Amino acid sequence: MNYWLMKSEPDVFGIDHLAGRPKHTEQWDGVRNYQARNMLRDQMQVGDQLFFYHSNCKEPGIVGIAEIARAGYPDHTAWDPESKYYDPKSDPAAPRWYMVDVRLVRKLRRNITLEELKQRPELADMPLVRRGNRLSVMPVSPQEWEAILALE
DNA sequence: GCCAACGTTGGC
DNA sequence: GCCAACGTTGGC
Repeated sequence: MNYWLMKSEPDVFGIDHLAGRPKHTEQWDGVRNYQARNMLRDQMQVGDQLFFYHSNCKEPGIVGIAEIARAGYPDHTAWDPESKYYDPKSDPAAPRWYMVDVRLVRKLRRNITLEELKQRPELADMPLVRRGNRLSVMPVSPQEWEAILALE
């Protein structure tokens, strides 16, 4: 089993949106970055755990735990001209973008803020806390996972 | 709202 | 294949 961190903007799709979905499950669509795509497509497996992170908001941080409910499959929003994620260069015969389904496991008791995460020496290697890193999906090591959970 | 950092695009 | 221009991300 793998561990991940996935970013989402709470104004667009936050932890409470996920909690309100049927079966607490939603498609994680709209990823349009190749490095992140490769992880969605090739590495994520059903049952993998992930931290749900709120980005681009007043208090960025980890707010919940979710799991992969369906492994990578083509992101059909790339072929929908009405979608804001439409990518005319994505060919249905050779899908360029992928998504997974994510199911909420639980909300954390509190927001573990980016500021706190930055202060932990054992988390210094996470792309999340490194300046300028914009990956919206990233792997988390078992050690990092435990260290973060211990902060809750 | 600002802007640094970074990824992508496209002319050459 | 280089690299400048441009668009996006995301913390602050």
